[in-house]
Amino acid sequence: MKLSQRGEYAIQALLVLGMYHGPEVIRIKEIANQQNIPRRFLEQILNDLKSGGFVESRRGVSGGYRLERRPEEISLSEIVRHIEGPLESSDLSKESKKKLHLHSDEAAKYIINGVMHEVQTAIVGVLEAVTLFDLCKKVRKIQGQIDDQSDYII
Amino acid sequence: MKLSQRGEYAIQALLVLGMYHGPEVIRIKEIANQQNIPRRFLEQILNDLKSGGFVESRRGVSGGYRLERRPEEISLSEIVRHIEGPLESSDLSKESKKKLHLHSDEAAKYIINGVMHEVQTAIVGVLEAVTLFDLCKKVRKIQGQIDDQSDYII
DNA sequence: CAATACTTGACTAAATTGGTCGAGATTTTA
DNA sequence: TAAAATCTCGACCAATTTAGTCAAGTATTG
Repeated sequence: MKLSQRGEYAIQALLVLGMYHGPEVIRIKEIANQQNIPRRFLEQILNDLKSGGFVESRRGVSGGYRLERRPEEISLSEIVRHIEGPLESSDLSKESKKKLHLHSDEAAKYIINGVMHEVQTAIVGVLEAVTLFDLCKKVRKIQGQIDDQSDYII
Repeated sequence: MKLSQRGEYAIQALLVLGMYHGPEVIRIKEIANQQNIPRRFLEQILNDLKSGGFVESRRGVSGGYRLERRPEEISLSEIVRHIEGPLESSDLSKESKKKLHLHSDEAAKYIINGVMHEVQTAIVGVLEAVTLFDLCKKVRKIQGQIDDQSDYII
């Protein structure tokens, strides 16, 4: 599975909002600059994230965006699901039609679907377990390392 | 992760060849009919599978395709990798550049990449463990059920 | 040599992806 | 209250990918 550019940008943006999470709002321009994301494209994405209930916005001169929920309550699976579409497609084996009257192409599709469903479950398993907060922690950690170095250099 | 149509057709075709695996060859037309795959498109796919070393072909009047390797030696991960492209993208954390000199957008990308790499590992884990032979077994099983029923009906 | 089947490569229509843009609505502040 | 900054909404667009189609050719068999 590969993340689309859109998906990666979305997570990057949320990561920024997560890092500076608080009552204050952050301008789209800052996010775009810091993460090197095309501004106009980011507008679209943040709008999408807003309609998904991930961020809220304030208009006007001192406007911007902030997280609508706390970073530890936002899992990657939710983000990816919202931005890239459903992570799991229908599981035929659970669709009551239960293995009856299958032509051989249907049988093949049915079996393949079963495996792909296992794959999807595995994907969700990983993404479900990671929150935005976890990502923020990791970023702080590697940025902390850089700070330690600068201390030495100075 | 969703399989492309091309990918699903490829597995369906290999599944047919797996079911009838032997020294004999199967005509493209039969596979296309049985699995309801556009004939011309299937030609393309089988050609691709041939160049990937999954199937071999015989030309001429009694020509067709057969598996080049035994069904139990072909894992789904190989098939999907060949037909849909690489399952795992480069893992930045192993690219020696080791967390040094990261701008904040690079830091974010780096962290996201790490999680996505976990996801990819999970995907490969599932696909690696399933062989074409496993799929054939499952198809036989559900087709066996149908046969049992016909016995009752007759 | 005629019929059948794979081979190769070019072609195409439709969907998806990765953006861009203009005009408007809101809010702050001078 | 008007200017300036910022989000909002929907249309638009180019490049790529996906899902096929097609024609002309090569090989094999009866």
